Amino acid sequence: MSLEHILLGLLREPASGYDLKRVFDERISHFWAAELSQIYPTLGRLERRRWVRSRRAESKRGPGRRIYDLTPAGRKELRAWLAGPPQFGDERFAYLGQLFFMGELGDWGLTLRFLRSVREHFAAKLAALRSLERLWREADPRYPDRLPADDFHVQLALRKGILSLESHLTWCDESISRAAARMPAAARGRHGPHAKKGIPR
Amino acid sequence: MSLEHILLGLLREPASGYDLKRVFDERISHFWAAELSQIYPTLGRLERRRWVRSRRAESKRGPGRRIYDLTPAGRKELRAWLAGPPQFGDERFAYLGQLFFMGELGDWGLTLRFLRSVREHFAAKLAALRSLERLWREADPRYPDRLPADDFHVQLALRKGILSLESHLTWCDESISRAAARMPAAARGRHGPHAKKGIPR
DNA sequence: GCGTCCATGTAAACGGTTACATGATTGC
DNA sequence: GCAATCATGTAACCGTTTACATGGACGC
Repeated sequence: MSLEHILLGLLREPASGYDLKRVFDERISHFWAAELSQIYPTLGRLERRRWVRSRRAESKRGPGRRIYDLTPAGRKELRAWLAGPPQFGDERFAYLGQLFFMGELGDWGLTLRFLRSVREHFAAKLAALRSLERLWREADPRYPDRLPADDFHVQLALRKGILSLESHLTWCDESISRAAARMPAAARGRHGPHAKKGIPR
Repeated sequence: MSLEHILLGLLREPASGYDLKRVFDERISHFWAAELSQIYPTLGRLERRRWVRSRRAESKRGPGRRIYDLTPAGRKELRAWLAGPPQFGDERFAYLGQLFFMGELGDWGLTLRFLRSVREHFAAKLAALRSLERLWREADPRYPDRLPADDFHVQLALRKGILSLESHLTWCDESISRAAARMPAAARGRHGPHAKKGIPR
């Protein structure tokens, strides 16, 4: 299971479940998402298998924390996963399913609004990744090609996220202008890409 | 649920569960995969909700077939889904998780083999989509921008798959050469991108 | 006093995969 | 005779999501 192995990777540095959730959201979420309600029981399972161990710690604020870290057996398991073949899962994109059938509605304006909203979604994600990259680049003059091996690999994964999202946006832009060109001329002013607000015809 | 709505979309043309599985594999799988063991019970559920209905039919070969098609209520439900906001799910890529932590192994040769195997995987998928596109282009002179609205939307989704995979390959190639450049010079002949076969040193 | 953040978890439901079960027909 | 294809389904399991539950500390 991938979540288990990602947790093992992160737990090379000791952390609590709550800490791990923050790391997921900040640095991992572009290729793997996880909720706390999944992280906690998974940590329990890893501990029962002796891949991680935990100790109690106090917290500045709020309830006590449980700090986990990797055991030698856990590190062995992590390395076996890393040395194994790449794992591919089926990719599922519901919005492409919607687009696939959208001809059913026969409404180019709706298709355009749909594509613009898809574009916005990806643009926001791209902005987040780019700002992550910018911060890193500014903080470390070795970025990207003279980073230590560990960080270099992290950077490759980040770069993948950025390139992918750029390609998503390219497709959105291309699709928006091609769909706009298909719209009946009479409707262009209402929904087209260069709609002029407040000029009724 | 997206699978339900994709089935509704496909069932604008009558089909059996078995037929639908073939369509998934041939034309849908680049954005949504489905197994027969999931399709059959889902069709049952759609029928109980009166979104599709079925009749028995005989088959040339093998057991009798059950042919489903869309009811007016099903079409209404499909249209509501299509007119709604785009649905985004979290994307999960286990192989990026592996790469993210691969510095742990400290073995550039392994990273390179890993990336090459990722590249092969995507290259095969891209070849399949490109051949799908080629067949379509050859069969219909209206491809891609003068296709009927229905097909035009299908084509947009296909184009997304192709652009995405092209960007995956770009990233693989870029990453392979950047990782190769990081490999100690002594090891380049063994695992590097220009390894010369059969010339031991 | 109220909302947010810190911090841990449990329970039920959901969507999907893997394995199993059955049996006829066609092509090698 | 054997494998592949046609065709339908069930059962057990797995991983993830959503909702629920609790409660202290800090800032406004």
